Amino acid sequence: MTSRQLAALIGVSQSAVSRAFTPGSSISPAMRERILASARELGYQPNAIASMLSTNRTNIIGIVLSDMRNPFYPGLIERLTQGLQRVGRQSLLFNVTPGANIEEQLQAIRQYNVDGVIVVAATILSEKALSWAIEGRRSVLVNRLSLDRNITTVCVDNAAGVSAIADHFHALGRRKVGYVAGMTKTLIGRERRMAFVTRLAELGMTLVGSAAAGEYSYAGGHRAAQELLAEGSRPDAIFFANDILALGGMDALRDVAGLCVPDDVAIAGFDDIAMSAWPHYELTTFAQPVSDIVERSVELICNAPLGDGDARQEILSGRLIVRRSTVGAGGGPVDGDPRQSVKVA
Amino acid sequence: MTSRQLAALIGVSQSAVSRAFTPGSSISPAMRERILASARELGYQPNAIASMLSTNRTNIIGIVLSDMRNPFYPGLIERLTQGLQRVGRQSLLFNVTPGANIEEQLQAIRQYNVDGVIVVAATILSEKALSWAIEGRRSVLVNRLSLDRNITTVCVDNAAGVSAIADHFHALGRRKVGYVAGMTKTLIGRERRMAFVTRLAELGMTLVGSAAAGEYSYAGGHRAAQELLAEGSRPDAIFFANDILALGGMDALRDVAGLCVPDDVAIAGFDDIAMSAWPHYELTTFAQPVSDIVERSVELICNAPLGDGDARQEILSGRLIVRRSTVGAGGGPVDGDPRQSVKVA
DNA sequence: GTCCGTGTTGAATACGGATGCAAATCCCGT
DNA sequence: ACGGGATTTGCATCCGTATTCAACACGGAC
Repeated sequence: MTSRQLAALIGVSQSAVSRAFTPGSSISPAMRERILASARELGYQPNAIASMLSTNRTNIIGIVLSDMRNPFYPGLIERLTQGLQRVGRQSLLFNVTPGANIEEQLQAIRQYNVDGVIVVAATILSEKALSWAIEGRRSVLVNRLSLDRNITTVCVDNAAGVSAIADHFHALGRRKVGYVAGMTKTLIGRERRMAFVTRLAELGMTLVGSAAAGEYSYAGGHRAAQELLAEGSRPDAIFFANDILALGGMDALRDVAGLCVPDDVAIAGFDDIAMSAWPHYELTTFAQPVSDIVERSVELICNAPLGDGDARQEILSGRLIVRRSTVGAGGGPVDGDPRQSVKVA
Repeated sequence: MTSRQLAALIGVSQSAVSRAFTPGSSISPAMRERILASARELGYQPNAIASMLSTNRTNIIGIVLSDMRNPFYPGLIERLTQGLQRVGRQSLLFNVTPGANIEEQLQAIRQYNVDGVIVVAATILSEKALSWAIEGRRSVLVNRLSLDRNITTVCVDNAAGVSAIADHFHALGRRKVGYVAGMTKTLIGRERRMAFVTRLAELGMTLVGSAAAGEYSYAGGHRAAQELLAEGSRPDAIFFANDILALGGMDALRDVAGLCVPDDVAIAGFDDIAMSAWPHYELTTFAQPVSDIVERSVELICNAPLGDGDARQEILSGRLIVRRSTVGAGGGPVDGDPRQSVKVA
């Protein structure tokens, strides 16, 4: 059923039908109501494809992602798509895989004329491939930095987060700290590492060892934690670049190295994924403000101006979640509630 | 840049440009090569929207999902979208949330003219809302059953899976079995429960207790496991309707009830999510054949005939993964490799 | 009654590519 | 050189909606 057919059936023009479905268009309330009623009755719905062709707007936002196995992302994606649906947008998923030709995978972004692109692929994508793909359309990089100041980014305050962890270790009296990185090549990986090391120095603590997992995964953390110990360093606290690494690392430290957490070694992560709260882990971590991230991303992808030079870098504040992986049971500021949270500007 | 502009620039007709990009169309290799070369040079790409309008095909598959928090789904979605991309389709995500009006949320499926719909929302969606949404287009229900024999489904062999678990418990000498359901209202929930109970009876074992979590989540499993014990029953083996329930349940049994797994109680789940292999859990489970599910779903959503009465119900075979949550360390058929796997037809 | 402004309506056309059909070209045999 | 079939090309039209523009209706002011 097309708008023309419906129009013919009820004796109005096709324009009228189109206007009935277009908010703010020039049509009398009576006419609109009559048309909408008939449409409901006869099962007419505007064809979105034709509408896209006319208006050059698709109401589709491309979501580029690469790392669905890090449990932080599914939750983020879910809330992003819901946030977009809430404002009448749909989400077209682009799953970028490392092996194949990235540009070819992103070609569809351009062909499908998506209105905007939200990139949550922290890894993999080169800046070059990225800027080619999003050329000429709105874009938001989530949890990823860019050297290009013309690109809008939404990101937790990494420096504040890792500093909060360092401060927390310091407050606990730990002085010999280890660091486990994920991917050392990404900007965000470097930023976290750099900020952490800087803060350690300010506090007069030593970085007694570090390792790189190479990927953000449980297995990577498991491996890297052992490497860290094999170096000979015996840290009394280890900060993992994110939670999934920390969980793998914690299991390695306990099961393989036979250490006690947090007595022998305190452990902290970053992100606050669901599993970090599980009783076996109770991981102290720096929580990403997922709601804020989603809200700002949706807002920016829909309403940001498209001109040059007005890109924004939004830094959102997270929150330190203290759990037993650093303070143990009963030992420390934890009383009834096993979890304490500190907002960090 | 449009096909007409490109055509004008290189002195051919718009039709020629269109044909150059349409495989199998009537055009000489020389002409095609010339056009494609110029297109590459001048940066022309066909506008997919216009193409959709002409051909009435979008190459977009809608993916309806509701339960991104069960870790089984992110992996499935990821592989589904990749599988679809591999055959030139894109994935439009529809995240159905329980609260709001379902039909309204699914309206976009119809307006966007997706070529097909893959439903991986085991929960929530009523049959009625579903059949309205997918009316007239190809659809595949993944991991979800339907009473309507005209709907194509792709599903692991639930009966074989739960029977394998029951048999495994039996072989271990366990006789007092508990069952923790997820959502009891879903068809798949009922099927698993029924098949499990039936098999127990055949083996002469007793179902000493059962509980329903109400949702497929860690917290639900944690709660339901305690309810099961509070009933007064003391099972020596518990089967959880899926892995995430089992993980929550296992932690509850250990931490809250102080039981030893598997000595006091053996535990098994269903799905084989990544975390089930983690050393703290080592959960015996029935693994879903994710690759097969993806492969069959992609195949069916692309090539299945659209007529009536030729819907298929594909039942794929899974695999029992035996880990320490049932056989313990060293005690049982597990030797060097902590994991043993048994294919189940 | 006339005039003008405001608010509605319909006819016509644009959006960019696909395709049926007719015209043009090619290739080959004679 | 010519005819005939096969292949290639271009023209015209269509897909379904949005939007411009002109036409029209209505109401109030003079």
